[in-house]
Amino acid sequence: MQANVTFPRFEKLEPTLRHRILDSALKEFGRFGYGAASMNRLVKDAGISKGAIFKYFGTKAGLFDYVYRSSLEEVKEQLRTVRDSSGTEPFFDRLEKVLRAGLEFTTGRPLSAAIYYRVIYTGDAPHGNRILSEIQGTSKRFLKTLIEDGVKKGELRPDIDAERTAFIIQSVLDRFLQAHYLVFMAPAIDRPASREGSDPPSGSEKWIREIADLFRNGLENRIRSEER
Amino acid sequence: MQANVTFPRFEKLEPTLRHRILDSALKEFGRFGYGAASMNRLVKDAGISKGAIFKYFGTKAGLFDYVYRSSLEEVKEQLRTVRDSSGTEPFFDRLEKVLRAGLEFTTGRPLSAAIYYRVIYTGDAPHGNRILSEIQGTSKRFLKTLIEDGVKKGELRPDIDAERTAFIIQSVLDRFLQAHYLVFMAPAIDRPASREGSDPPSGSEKWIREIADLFRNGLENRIRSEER
DNA sequence: CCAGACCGTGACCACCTGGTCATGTAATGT
DNA sequence: ACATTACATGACCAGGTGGTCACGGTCTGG
Repeated sequence: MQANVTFPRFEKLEPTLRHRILDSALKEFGRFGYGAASMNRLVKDAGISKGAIFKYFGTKAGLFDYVYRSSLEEVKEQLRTVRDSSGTEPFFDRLEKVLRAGLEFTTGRPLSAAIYYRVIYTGDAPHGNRILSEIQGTSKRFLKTLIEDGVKKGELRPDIDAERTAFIIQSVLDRFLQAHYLVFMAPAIDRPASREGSDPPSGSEKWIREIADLFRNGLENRIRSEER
Repeated sequence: MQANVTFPRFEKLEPTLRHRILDSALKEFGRFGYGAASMNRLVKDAGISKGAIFKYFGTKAGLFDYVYRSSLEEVKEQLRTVRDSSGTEPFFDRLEKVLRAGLEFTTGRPLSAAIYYRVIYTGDAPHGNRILSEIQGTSKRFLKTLIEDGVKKGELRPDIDAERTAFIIQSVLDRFLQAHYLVFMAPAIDRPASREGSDPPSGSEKWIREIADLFRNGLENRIRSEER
């Protein structure tokens, strides 16, 4: 929980330039991860001098911190919006909305999504799994309150463990979005995603329904045996 | 699917040495990912000369290929064993067994697990998402047959989509194992996993039961409303 | 019209990277 | 005993890394 350092030099820049730099940084870190990202490539892509970026952020780690932080903030806001704009609706509708919001995020801001998933899945970052924990903690807390609301309202089984259930839903959510993002994106780099695993591209809406349905009803065939 | 290259020079080595090298490689790639891994560090850790490793594997990518392949093979075998040794049991028992087998894998072979999850979640590898697809394809096919068996036997709802359901279960499985592995392992590197998100350490058995239960029964409270 | 503050620039630094190969050493064959 | 083969070694290479800083241009205020 270190003090939330800011970078005044950078923030004073002309917005156009600022966005160009941020985009390049997102792209670089998203594509290569923290360790293998190259500051040289980055500044070339952004069209600024090498000295400049170090003046702005001091350090590769500093830049990364800023970049990752801004992505996290976007995610958080997306989630907050969904939660607050659906407070009274039934749990499974809210769940669907969360899924849809996530999809919008990955397609609307692919660069932010890229780095977000990088960090989520590797902790390849200056402060490794601290950041990772922070991210996952936020998202899990969010789902947990959704679930607890659902239990309170009597929509969900009262015997479930909110914490664990949140973890499970989170797994699916993250992975679903990652997979969607991978086939939707995956530009240039390597081949055009050779169509083997990880493919929920077509009919996202159907996917969303099916996921929500699974969480609602489970897999067991209850037609023949009401009791076991 | 390129020819499965072998490395005769390496395979001729004394088994003790061979294992030491393989372990060092797993450690290095697992900790840093392909891009940021250092051959210098690796050979120092393995206690061999730099020339030697290039004689054995030709290339960093070559070594990685070998290493990743051997991990994948371990996973596959683990899965195959479970599948074949539980052919007649009910679906949800088999699912639990898969979860348990996964846990055994991460705790028993943490180094292999590390690199396996690295690749799964980033595709940070010489041939990027080709490998990724291959890995996920294998695991998904495996779950899919499990599900189809369950449907045939009438245990599972006949209206579910095996493909998609496999994907969902796989998400949870992967993530559950990764999380478990992260807190169980996480040695030296960074701090001792600051206890925020991602924490299914205690009572793994309870976790397994809960996951299987969720997939069986879903979340909806069916006590008051049989129909909706 | 100049003085001074500001700030982007890119040559430069020490260090590290994946990879090579002449050299030394040990084992083998005869 | 010697010749030959096999192989491990680590100094060395070109190129890239994150990071620095003397320089020079541009804008400001007086």
